[in-house]
Amino acid sequence: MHLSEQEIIRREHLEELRSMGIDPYPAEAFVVNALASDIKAQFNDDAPEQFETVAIAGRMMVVREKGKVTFAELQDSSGRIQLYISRSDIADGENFEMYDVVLKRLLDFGDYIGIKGFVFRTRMGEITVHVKELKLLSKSLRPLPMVKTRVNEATGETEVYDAFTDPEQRYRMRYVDLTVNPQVKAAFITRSRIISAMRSFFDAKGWLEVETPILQPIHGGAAARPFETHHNTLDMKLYMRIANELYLKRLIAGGFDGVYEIGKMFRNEGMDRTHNPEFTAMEIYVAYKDYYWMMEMVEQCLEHIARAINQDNPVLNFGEHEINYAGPYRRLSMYDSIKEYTGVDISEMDETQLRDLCKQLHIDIDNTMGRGKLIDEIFGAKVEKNLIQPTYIIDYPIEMSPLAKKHRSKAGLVERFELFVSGKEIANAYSELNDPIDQRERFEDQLQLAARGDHEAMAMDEDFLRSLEYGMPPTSGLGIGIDRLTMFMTNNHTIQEVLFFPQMRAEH
RNA sequence: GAUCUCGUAGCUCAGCUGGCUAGAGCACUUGACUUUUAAUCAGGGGGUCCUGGGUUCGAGUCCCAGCGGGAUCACCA
Repeated sequence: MHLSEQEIIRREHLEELRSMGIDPYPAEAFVVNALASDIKAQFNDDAPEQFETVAIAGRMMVVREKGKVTFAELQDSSGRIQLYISRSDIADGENFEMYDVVLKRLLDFGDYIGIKGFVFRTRMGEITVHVKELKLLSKSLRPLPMVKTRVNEATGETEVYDAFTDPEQRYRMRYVDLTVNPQVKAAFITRSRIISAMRSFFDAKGWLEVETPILQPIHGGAAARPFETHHNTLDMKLYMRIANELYLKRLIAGGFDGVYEIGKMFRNEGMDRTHNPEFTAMEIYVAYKDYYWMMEMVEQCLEHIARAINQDNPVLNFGEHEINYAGPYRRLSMYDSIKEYTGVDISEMDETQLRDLCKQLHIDIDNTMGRGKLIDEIFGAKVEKNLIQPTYIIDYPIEMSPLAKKHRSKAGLVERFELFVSGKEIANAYSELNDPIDQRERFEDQLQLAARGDHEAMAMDEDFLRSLEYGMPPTSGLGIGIDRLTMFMTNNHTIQEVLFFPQMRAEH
């Protein structure tokens, strides 16, 4: 094992501490009674006795030695607070070893320490803990990146020096990234609060959070290539789920009014800034509802989430845009949206006319594409990127949506919407197809597509059809990509920034 | 999977048309300093220049291959 000079020095410090009788990894708990951020927020110069005996713990991140007194910064889960340590305060009588040897030489930047002391304000105005006791809680054997910040007095902005920025290292060693980059940590905290706000919104409606199989004998509910695996006892091929839609609908058929699941989906496909092989989806199904009802529910839910993470303000920044999550959102049919951005009315066009239009618009197509796919290509090329504020695109061609109910009044379309924000899809919903005979025909159409070589076509799921034959109430269902939603709501532009551990190649 | 691009100290980076012992700041280390805050001051140490070949008197630098990252594209309703 190759060690750098600094790693060797830290291991020597560790041994020296042991030889002094100081356990670098003590077992007993260190009882904490305050957080750095709370002390800073609540300290009152007129009532300093409130923080007469604080006990805090965290990493020692910056050390400024100044003779017989040392200033350090302690970083706990909430942030940083300055420590003031004087030689005589932590001495054992006339024995100054704790200061001269342990603090000045053997403790390193990044070590976990616990301290007890009282809070005061230095003459430079910084709220600081005056240390009376100091204990090593865990030794750090590798030097963290030394990220320094300074407030520019002219602009008032915080400037960062020697930032830890290399994406490869940040993603491979997320623990380091989280330790030294507070803005990274903040995004993950927001992610957790987004999910929590969504869950509490659904729970308040009385809908039930459920879990359905990740290992599935038939991969259904979406069009994507699955990961395959094998169960030894059953000697059976299984797939990691690409979607959970068909299982959740079985539960609606079983009599629940509303069920939802937040969980990982797995798709064996390419990776880029908006795709990771495993990602988190929320799917919800509510009985006796249609897609119009669902649009209102989504507006309320997203506004609730945005307010929950942004001081009750539904307007969030994303790049150069301010996105307003307060409803109602604009509703635009697929055909009208294409008319709006191309000037062409395609509602009466057949496949041949659509092909001509694609050529005219310089959109790449191939011969396998049917009418629905051609419309989707036009939409993707000409419309999608313009949908900045939350916008519902509604009423899709039937060929693209084998699980959605036929439109109640528009032939050839289904009752489906997708929600777009900042030019990207973040939600997809239907009035669910509950007619088992229609559903069987749709599956059969998919089988024909598969026979023609479409590897994205859905497989026949006889057990799902059986559940519809027993009867499923009219239902509306919705899926939301949690990772993408988090990207938009935390102003991050790659999925890697909202996944703790994005997929990467093996390191060696 | 394709194309472009990057890989130098713990971190952030410089290193010219190939040419002295590969550099800087921070970090580390030794010393000074009892209210500092990118602390300061004086000294010192630290390198698989991603890996493997090749060209050359000489390669961090040029060429080839590989590994890893990023970007764009393809794929992903």
